[in-house]
Amino acid sequence: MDMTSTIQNVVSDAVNFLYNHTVAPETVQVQPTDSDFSGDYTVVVFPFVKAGRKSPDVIGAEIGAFAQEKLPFISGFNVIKGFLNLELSTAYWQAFLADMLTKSDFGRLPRNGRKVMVEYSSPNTNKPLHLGHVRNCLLGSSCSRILEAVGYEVVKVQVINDRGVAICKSMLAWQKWGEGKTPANSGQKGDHLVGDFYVLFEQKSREEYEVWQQTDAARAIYFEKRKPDQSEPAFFKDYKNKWFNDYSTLGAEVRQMLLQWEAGDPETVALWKQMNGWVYAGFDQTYANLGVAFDKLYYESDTYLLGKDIVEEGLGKSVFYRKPDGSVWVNLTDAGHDEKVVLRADGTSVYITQDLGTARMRYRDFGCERMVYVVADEQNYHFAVLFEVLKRLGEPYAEGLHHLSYGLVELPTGRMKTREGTVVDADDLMEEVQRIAREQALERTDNLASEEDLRKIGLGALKFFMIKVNPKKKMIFNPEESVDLQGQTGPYIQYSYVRINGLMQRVAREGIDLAPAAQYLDIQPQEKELLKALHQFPATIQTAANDYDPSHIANYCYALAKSYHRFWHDLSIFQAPNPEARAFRLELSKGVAVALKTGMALLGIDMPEKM
RNA sequence: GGCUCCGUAGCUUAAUGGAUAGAGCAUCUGACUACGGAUCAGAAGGUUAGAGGUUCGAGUCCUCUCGGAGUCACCA
Repeated sequence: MDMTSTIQNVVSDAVNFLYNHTVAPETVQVQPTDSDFSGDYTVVVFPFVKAGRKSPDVIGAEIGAFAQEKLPFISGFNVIKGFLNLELSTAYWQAFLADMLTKSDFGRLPRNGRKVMVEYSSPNTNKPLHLGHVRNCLLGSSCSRILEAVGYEVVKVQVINDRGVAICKSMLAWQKWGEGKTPANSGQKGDHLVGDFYVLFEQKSREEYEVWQQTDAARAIYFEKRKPDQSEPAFFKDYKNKWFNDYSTLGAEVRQMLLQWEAGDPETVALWKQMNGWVYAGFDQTYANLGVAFDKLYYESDTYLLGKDIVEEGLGKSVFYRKPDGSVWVNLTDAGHDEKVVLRADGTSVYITQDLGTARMRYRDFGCERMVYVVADEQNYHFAVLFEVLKRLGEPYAEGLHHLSYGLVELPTGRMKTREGTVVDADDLMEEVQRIAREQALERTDNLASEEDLRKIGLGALKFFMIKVNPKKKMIFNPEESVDLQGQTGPYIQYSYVRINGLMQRVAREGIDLAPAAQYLDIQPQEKELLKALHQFPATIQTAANDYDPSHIANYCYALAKSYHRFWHDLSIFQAPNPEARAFRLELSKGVAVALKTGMALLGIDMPEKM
């Protein structure tokens, strides 16, 4: 049993015994003692004041005495303003450190036999991955690792949006102006190549629109349909979609191509496969570089027709209803939402139909009782509706659905826009942070890092920067700050690990005996701080898993590294006053290294050997 | 306009309803001829947007106001 539960139980017993009052153990508030006070764990005694009918200080003292008598490892306590601070014995801390060092998987829980699916990344195949995908991937893969660490079997999936108008635009542009260009004959990464044709299409389309705006037909439409006082540019800006659908030659060609694709036209399908193939090869490279992976891919081209059977079923269960025109709806007004269409009058699917079908398909594929969707907060409403509908349909996994909603990544100049060329490309970004890490390393006279270590440092800076903030916060991405290597950063944490790595090499070189560590009695405040932090590691992982929030682990790692740097500065290790102290400090350092490496690995950040 | 989310130091941020709101950046001042200075110590910087309320206790919960964002498609 963990320390918090142990203390909760004894306090519950104490209140029952001393004041004849029943308190459920899990409601007892126990927290690590704030570093400004002496003690290791703190119990809040205010809730027992009424039952004890004495002052908080007296009650605290009575519960403290009871706990000290029942639990041999409590060596003392103090009560300050209604807070009972319990102190654990040196023997307890010694045993804790020795025990954690025997476990290579310290902090991780045993398998719980349960399955969870995590969906993340979910790119479109018409352009390369960008900064937004990077945040999504880091959150998704990190959450997967965290859930795995607390015992789940995790199935990582991505939905590939490989069909529709967007990819047809790239295909058409390539067909018209591509001149046979391929990744092989141009040396360009496939996803970038396809993305360039998408941009080219948009450019050609814009040109066509500008020419059209000068025609008599266009001017007639403007004068007929403009709102009062609406300028011509403003009108045509709003009119763009309508124009593309009704008048554009390129628009007609794209729609024709989409129809051919849907009809299974061999030539169109072959081109689609070829260009998507280029994109997948590019994505694989980016994912590998970023350190993320998937167990299963769902292609939208396979799933976009799913969900119609569920609509039929929902009609039978009266969850849905049919309007006179034949379209099918769900009324969620009693849940605070609107009415939503789930099937068009012509019987074709909409976005949510597909998601209903995909959810059930995934459950059949893997039987996960929980499913996590890592999707930006623009889609909060969509997922609220989706989950509500699945609940009403009585799907067995409906209670285990979670939308891991995160804030969009914006630049200091505002939202990224493809059209304005302000999109930060994922590949460029990763290359840039590594370049800066290398540059900074070369400025140091004692540069010891290998190429591989420099890669870890650069990516460590980027990943930590993105994952240290609460996912739901909108993020302003400042490229300069993202590659900071000092302060609250990935490299700061890596540096503490590298320091320990250096110590261990010397231990091995000089054959230093660590056995006397167990005889060390005079634990210093800086050492206690580290022990207390290590003690909290398992609970921190659990909290991160409960909240689907990797930033808890990032903050933990930073705090632990900070404590370690202070310890390093304040206390000599090899010049320790005696062999017991030296051995203990080395063992403690080993423990810190284990927690840091495990914690950072949960964030997808590797530790360099030297830097 | 309806619904949802957000507002903490100049900037970026932390804080299961608990103690004196904790860090980093930037600014200023310092640090051992000792294990690696990508480090450490210190100074300064806060009416937690504002006003009420609940509570022994509120940055956190409730109500209102102000400011910002997202969303309200038979798009995905």
